[in-house]
Amino acid sequence: MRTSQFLLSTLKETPADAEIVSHQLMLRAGMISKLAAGIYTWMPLGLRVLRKVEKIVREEMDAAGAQEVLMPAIQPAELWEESGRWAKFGPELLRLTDRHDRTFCFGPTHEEVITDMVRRNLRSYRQLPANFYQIQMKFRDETRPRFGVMRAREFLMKDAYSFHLDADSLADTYERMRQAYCAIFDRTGLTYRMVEADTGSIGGRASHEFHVLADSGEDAIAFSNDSDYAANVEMATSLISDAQLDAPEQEIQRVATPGKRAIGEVAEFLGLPLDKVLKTLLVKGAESPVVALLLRGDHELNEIKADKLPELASPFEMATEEEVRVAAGCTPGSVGPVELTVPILADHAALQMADFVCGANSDDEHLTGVNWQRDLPLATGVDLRKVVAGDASPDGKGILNIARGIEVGHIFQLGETYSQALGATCLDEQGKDRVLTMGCYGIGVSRVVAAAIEQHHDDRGIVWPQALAPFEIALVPINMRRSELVRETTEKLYADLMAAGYDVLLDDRKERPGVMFADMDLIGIPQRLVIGERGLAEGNVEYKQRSAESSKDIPLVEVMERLTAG
RNA sequence: CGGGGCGUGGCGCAGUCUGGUAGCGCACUUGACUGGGGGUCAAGUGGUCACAGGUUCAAAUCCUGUCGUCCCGACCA
Repeated sequence: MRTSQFLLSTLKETPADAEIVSHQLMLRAGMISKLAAGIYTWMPLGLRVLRKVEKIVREEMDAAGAQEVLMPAIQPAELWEESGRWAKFGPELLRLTDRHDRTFCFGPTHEEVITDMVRRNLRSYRQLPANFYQIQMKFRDETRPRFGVMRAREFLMKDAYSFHLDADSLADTYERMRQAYCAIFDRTGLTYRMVEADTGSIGGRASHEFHVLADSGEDAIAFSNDSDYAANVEMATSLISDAQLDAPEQEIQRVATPGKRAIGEVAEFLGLPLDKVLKTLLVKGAESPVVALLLRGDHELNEIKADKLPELASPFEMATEEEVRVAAGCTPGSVGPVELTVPILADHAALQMADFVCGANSDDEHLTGVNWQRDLPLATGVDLRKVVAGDASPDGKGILNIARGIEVGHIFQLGETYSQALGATCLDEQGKDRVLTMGCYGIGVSRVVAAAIEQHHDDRGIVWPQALAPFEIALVPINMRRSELVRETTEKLYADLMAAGYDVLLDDRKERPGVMFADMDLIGIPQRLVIGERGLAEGNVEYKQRSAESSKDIPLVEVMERLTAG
C-alpha cells in the first residue's frame, strides 16, 4: 500500500474528549472516527488491525473444531421472551419496533438465536458435540460508554456456543476452547493472564477470563509469583494464616473519638496503624434484619464473596443508617462487635487481631485494647476480604501480586439454562430425548485492539506487536522526487517485500522526512526502512524497529534475509 | 439513574461575565524556498457560533426549553 492512496488521517493534537491513551492514539492515528457516543467507524488503518485480530481468532477457532456461522444482529422479541431475558434485561437491551409493530432487539449476545438454530437443525447425538462461532457486531446500550472502543456500545465480538449431551463432553470442549484461547492470545503477542472468574448469576462449574495486562485495566487480577495461579481479585481466596494469636497486653478501654467515623480517621486520631483497627460493617441479613461483618481495617470487603454467604440477604446490601441505629444504637461509624446482639461473621484475618480498636456502639466512642475470647467470644470465621498484594497464594505456592487487566475473553460452562428454556434437545443412543448442555466462549475483538495499544505504546505513538500491526514494514524514502536512485531502490524493495508476503506501507507522499517519521511512529509500524542517497552511497539502507531506541545500517542486498530473520 | 462541565470551520481553543458585522493555532489549497524528526514565507478555502423559542434597534453573548457530548458518583462505617 502507498500512503498516497491510503487515508492516513493523523492528528497532531489530542482530541479533548479522549481519556485513555488507546482512545487518544486511535483517534490521532486515524484508526477510528466517532459517529455517536460509543459508536465508531473503523477507518482503513483501524480496520486492518481489527482484521488481523479476527484472522487469528478465526484460524484458531477453526483449528479447534468450531464452525463459523453468522447470526442476525436484529432478533425477534419472542425469542427473548422464551428465554425469559426480555423482561430480565434492563435498558442495556436496545429494543426496536418494525413497521408492522413487531418488536425486536439489537443483539447484545446470541444465546437465544444459536439455541434456536440448534433446536431446529440438530436431531441426533451423532451430530454432537457441536461448536458454532461467529464474529459479529453487537450492541449494548451502556449507561456510560467511554474509553473509545474499549467500552463502546457497538463492538465487534467473537462468540461461540457449544452443545453437548453430557457434562463430560462439555468439559472436553471447554478445555479445547481454553487451549484455543491461549493459542489466540499467544499469537497476538500481548501479555495476558488466564484467570479464574466468577461464574456470576449464570452458574455453571468452570469459568475463566482472559485479561490483557495494562495499568489502565478496569479489573484487578491477583496472580502468584511462583505458580500458574491467577484469579480475578473478586474471586481470589485468601488463605487462613496459621500464625499464632498474640496474647493480650492491653486492657479494654473506652475512648472518645469525636467526629471520627471513617476507619482511617479513627486510626489517625488514635495514632495507630490501620491494621490495629477493626472495621465493622452492618449489612442486610437473610434471616435477621442485619448481620455484622468484621474486617481488619486495612482490608476491604469483597462483595462478591459476601453475596455468596447464606447468612446475608441476596443481593448484597448495606444496612441503612436507621437499621444501624436500631441494631447497634449508634451511627455507622461507631459500630463494634463487643456486646453486639446481631449475628457476626468475621474475616479470618480479623480473628487474628489482638489489642485492637473497634467501635463502642455509642456515638463518638471506640474501644481500645480489645481481645478475642477475653472481651468477646470468637466470631465465626469466613473469607470476606479482597486479597491484597503480598498475600500467600491460595495454592500454597508463592505470594500474590496484583496487576490491572483488561478483560478480552471469557469462557464458561453455561449448562442447560437456554437449551431448557427453548427446548433444544437431541436423541441419545437410546433414542431418548435429552436436553442439551451448553458452553459459551467470547472474545471482545474490538477491545483487543484497544487493549493492545494500552499495553504497547510510547510517547510517540502506538508500538504494534508484529501480529496485529496494520502494516508490518514502513518504507520511507528520502527525497524520492529528486533522486532517481532512491526511487528505483525503494520501488524495487517495495515490490520484493510485497512478493515475500509482507504488509508494506510505502510512504510516497511529498512530505518532509520528519513528517513521515512522525506519522509512521504514531501509527506504530513495527519495522521501518529508510532509503536515502546518503546510505545508498555505501550500499546501505537504515533499519529501525519501532520498539528500538536507534536504527542501524544494513546492506541493501541483505535486507530481505535480515527481515525474514526478524 | 444522580451531580457537574462543555457544544464557536476537520482538530485544539479564545471571544460569552460587560450584546454592536466571528477570531487564533494546527490541518487543508496554491506558489516559492527548504529537504534525515511534525520547516519558512506569501496568498487562499472553509463557520446557519448545537437546535428551537423569547427579550432587544441589534444576540455566539441575556432568558426559557430541547438535543448532543464528556467527566464524576451510585453509598467500605
